[in-house]
Amino acid sequence: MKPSVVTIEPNGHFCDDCAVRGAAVCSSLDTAELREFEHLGRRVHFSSGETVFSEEDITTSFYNVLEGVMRLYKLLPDGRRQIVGFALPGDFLGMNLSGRHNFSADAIGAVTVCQFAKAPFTRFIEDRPQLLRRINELAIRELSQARDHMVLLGRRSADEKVATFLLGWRERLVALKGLSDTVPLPMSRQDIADYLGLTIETVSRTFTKLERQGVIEIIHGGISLLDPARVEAMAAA
Amino acid sequence: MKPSVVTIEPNGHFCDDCAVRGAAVCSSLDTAELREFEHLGRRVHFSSGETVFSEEDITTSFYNVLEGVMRLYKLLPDGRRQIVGFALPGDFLGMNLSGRHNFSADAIGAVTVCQFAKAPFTRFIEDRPQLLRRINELAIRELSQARDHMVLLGRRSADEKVATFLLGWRERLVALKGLSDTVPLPMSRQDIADYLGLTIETVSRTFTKLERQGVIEIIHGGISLLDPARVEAMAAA
DNA sequence: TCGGGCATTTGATCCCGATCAATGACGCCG
DNA sequence: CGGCGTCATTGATCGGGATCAAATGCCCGA
Repeated sequence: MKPSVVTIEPNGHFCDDCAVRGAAVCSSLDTAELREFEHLGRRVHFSSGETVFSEEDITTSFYNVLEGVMRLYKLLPDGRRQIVGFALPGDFLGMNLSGRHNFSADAIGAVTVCQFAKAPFTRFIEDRPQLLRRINELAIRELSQARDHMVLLGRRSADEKVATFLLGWRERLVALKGLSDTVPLPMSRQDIADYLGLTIETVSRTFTKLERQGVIEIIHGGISLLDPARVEAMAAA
Repeated sequence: MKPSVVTIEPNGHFCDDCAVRGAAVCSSLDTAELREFEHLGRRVHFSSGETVFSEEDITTSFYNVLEGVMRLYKLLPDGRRQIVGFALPGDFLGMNLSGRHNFSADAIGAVTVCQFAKAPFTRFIEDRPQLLRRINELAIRELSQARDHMVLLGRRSADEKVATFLLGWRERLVALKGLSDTVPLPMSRQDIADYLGLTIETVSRTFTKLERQGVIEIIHGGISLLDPARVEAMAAA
């Protein structure tokens, strides 16, 4: 899908009522710094399917996800796609060494980000080791997740992949919005397949199988976890 | 294999003649800082097959690889193994948020590392944003590599995996020791398989196939790249 | 020089997940 | 309300890579 209208809100003291304040990069800043920081970022809205940035694009901005879900992916020349992660509120995107993005990012449903122009942001970091430390923490956390995902992609069966995905996704939502056995899945089956290194058919079949076994229920826009323990057993191998 | 003897050299001004000085974390330090930094690290030798640290171990040290090759891997409860990377001189290991290592690291052949106790190292970083910035750069570089590897694990065929591995490994050795069409492979076929998400038989067969096609020659302890262009074509898909 | 142990190669067969193909279920817009 | 486009499900078949099995090569120590 092609990018369409991008809405940019007028800039204000919006950090105060920011939903991710405390979880995101900005959690490392004190009130005075935050006042200054605020002027660097602007809220930008993307609607479903819009591309926020593409792999190989020159990096002109960094992004802090405020609302919604994004798919982060890489394409092979022949069109095969690997989703390297889903971004949720609090995630910070765009860091790289090459000066170009090393993956693409699309909105899944409506998304709001806090966008920072690269140069002023980089300058701002210069003399804020706290912020740098926070960014480093986020990078290290992502690295750990990336390694876990490598294990999943390289060494787990289709059943294990799907079960692990459901639990991991739920875990992230729990951290964000609290516990619930209803797990919304805003991404398509194709997205899930491309995330797990499977085909859409295999994902669909595995969901159906889990439902027939009575461990999940497939509902509109997500699933209901009927028997979390059994899903965990499936994931553990 | 079990850890055996670990040799620790007496501490001296060894940074001066350190092979990785300039490439590693320490490249961010000036001469005065380096003098101080030097006292934090000690050279430690490991022999082939020894484990430097294990997943879930409490992190007590960080490591800077000076010489040799290490395999970094994660195990599933049932013994399946995914190698998440090979570490070469200049690589910095041990950063994590949980206080525990999130993968294991073994020596492949003789290895020398520069070992830093966690607490003093962390303290040293506190007021050296340069060093922190350098560590952050390394983390971001690794993250990018990790994402590339996800694409390989999730979306590439066995042939593509092997070809991509050979080229990538050669690339790293070129950066380290200069260009050569002879590519040493110190790791076992099993290691390669566990890195690529394949079995040892598939790796072996693919090597033989490449040799029969005349694009590589299998030599003792490595391969010779007879037709790099053709390997690249295979890797690109 | 011989033999035991390990890594690697090679061969035969199997099976999980891919592929090909069709149907079903929505949501949207006329 | 009906038709169409997209996404998901389900079924049938195929095939790449796994698994099982055996042979070969090679290092090293007696």
